Amino acid sequence: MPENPGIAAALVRLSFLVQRHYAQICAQHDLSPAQAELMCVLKDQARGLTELTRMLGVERPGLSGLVARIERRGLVRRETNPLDRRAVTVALTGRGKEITDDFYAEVSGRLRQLVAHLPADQQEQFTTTAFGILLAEEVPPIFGDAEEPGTTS
Amino acid sequence: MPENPGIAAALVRLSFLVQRHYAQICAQHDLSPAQAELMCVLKDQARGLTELTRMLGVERPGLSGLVARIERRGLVRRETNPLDRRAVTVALTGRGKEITDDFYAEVSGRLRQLVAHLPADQQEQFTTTAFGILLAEEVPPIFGDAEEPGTTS
DNA sequence: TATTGTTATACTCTATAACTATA
DNA sequence: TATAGTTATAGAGTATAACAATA
Repeated sequence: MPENPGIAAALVRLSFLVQRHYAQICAQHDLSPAQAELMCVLKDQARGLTELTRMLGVERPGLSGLVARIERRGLVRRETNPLDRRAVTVALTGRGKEITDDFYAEVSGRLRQLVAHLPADQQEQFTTTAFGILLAEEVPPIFGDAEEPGTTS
Repeated sequence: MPENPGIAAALVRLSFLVQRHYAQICAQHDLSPAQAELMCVLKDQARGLTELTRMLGVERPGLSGLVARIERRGLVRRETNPLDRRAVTVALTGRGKEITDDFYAEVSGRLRQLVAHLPADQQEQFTTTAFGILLAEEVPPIFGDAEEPGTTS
């Protein structure tokens, strides 16, 4: 029987655990999880609003408000496209970039600590399996490079 | 070097992926993620409010409102303890139990589908690693049995 | 007309502070 | 006094519906 009864509980609990750490680091940086997610998506490139609704999985009005709130804090900037004056692009400001880099590094460090007690080969196997799931689901690069895990270089 | 650069991104993205599926199934059952989480915790036993704040990681006032909203919908019931008249216990009603069982089964099924394309031994290895992380972090049984994964019976 | 965004509205979630009741 | 909960308040997140501007 290919059914694995424990894997669902493992996935759910692990996701809540990661979200809890994520949220805690957000709070330390005075960011909400949604704000942090947006900023991590913008970390390496500016994005259009429509593109962001797809990547973040939120509706337009929600994104509109989300951007407005961090724009008000000077962490993000709206840019208009002269070619299509309806379109809006969002980019991090200098200060937004700093905060995002800090946040990103801290989350990465915390999660690596989380698995630090596991043998290296088990970590690698786990990462490979996780990316196997993510690739099949076409999960957007919400966090980390768009590149693949194999790039351990 | 024991550093695994991809594992943090894997954990974050995977957690968002699971949360997305979880939230979608919540919506199908007309539940918010927080409500569903509470109900899954109550699935097999009633719990005290203080205990629930620890398990769910929320403050008392938040839990108070959360319970009030699903109580109003008849899915949950408050019970008082005659021995300590300050204490309150929360339990699922019959209808709450039905909905929770449905929800639980659907989430389990969906997540098993998510990994169905992976070979069985890779699924098992993944589950083992995940529980290794969860045990080390003492994550409460938010979803699934309090028992261990080895119980594949 | 179709698309891009924003505004209006309503509800849930969640934190802090202040309060009530019981121990 | 200390503990268990609730109420008050405020802000964030997010959905739907209605609107404005541009294509």
